[in-house]
Amino acid sequence: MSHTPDPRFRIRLDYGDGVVLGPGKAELLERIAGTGSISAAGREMGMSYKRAWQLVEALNSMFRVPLVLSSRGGARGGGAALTEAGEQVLAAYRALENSAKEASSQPLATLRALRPEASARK
Amino acid sequence: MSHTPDPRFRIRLDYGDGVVLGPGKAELLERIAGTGSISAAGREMGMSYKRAWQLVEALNSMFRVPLVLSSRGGARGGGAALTEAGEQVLAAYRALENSAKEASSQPLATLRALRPEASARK
DNA sequence: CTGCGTTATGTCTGGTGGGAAATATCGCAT
DNA sequence: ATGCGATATTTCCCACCAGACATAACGCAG
Repeated sequence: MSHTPDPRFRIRLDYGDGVVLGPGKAELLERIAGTGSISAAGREMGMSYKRAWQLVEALNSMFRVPLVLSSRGGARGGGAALTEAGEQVLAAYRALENSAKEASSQPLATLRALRPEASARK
Repeated sequence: MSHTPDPRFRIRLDYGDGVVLGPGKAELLERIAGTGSISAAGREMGMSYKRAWQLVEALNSMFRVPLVLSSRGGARGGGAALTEAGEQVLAAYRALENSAKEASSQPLATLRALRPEASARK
């Protein structure tokens, strides 16, 4: 029995100035696409609406075109959806994650041989 | 002239419980190997000795064997050096970075076509 | 046996990031 | 007209973190 189940990969693309695309924003995009709502997506991820909205704002301002379009009012109060660019960015990020993870299996095995994670009890 | 010079890759290996191996700890390991001193390495990276030491402590306790050995007193006051495991972990992380970056060039090109970074002025 | 530079560790404190909550606005349904 | 549910935005507040600072121990050089 190995105690080191699987180190999770976290890849962040860092353009300067705190402009970052990482797992959090990617998942948020995904859940917005799934729920059609910023607040619902945020709730699923256990974050406040404010934070979710701030992330969306960051996402929209870090590209030349917005990734999320939102609307107020209407039958169901409003909602949000990914633009085509949003879907493309999400897909590209996922593809990036996958190929990176695949390519890293060898060095990962080396690390695993070095026995990460002993106990880390506090 | 493209304004998007090069999104920097940041890869973190996340074992649960806040046990994380990322670019910061890797660079610290590298500089400890180079300087033979925790405080000197920390100074080079612009961090306090306390923080550098805390990172070393985290590194040492996240594997079964310590990655950094340190000694107090002596001619030059003391010092620190990487263990063999430390050098292996550092090498494995660097290899992982390299192969991941290489494998990601294609999705990265896709993203670049979507024109990241507009202005983001605050 | 004194001095020095480093490791090792604790305490205090200021800044900041994020949540909670309050408020406004929108557009359709009824 | 009125209500509803979601977006949008501000203000207040507090927990947490990181740095600054203090102190101790260490071991060799001289």
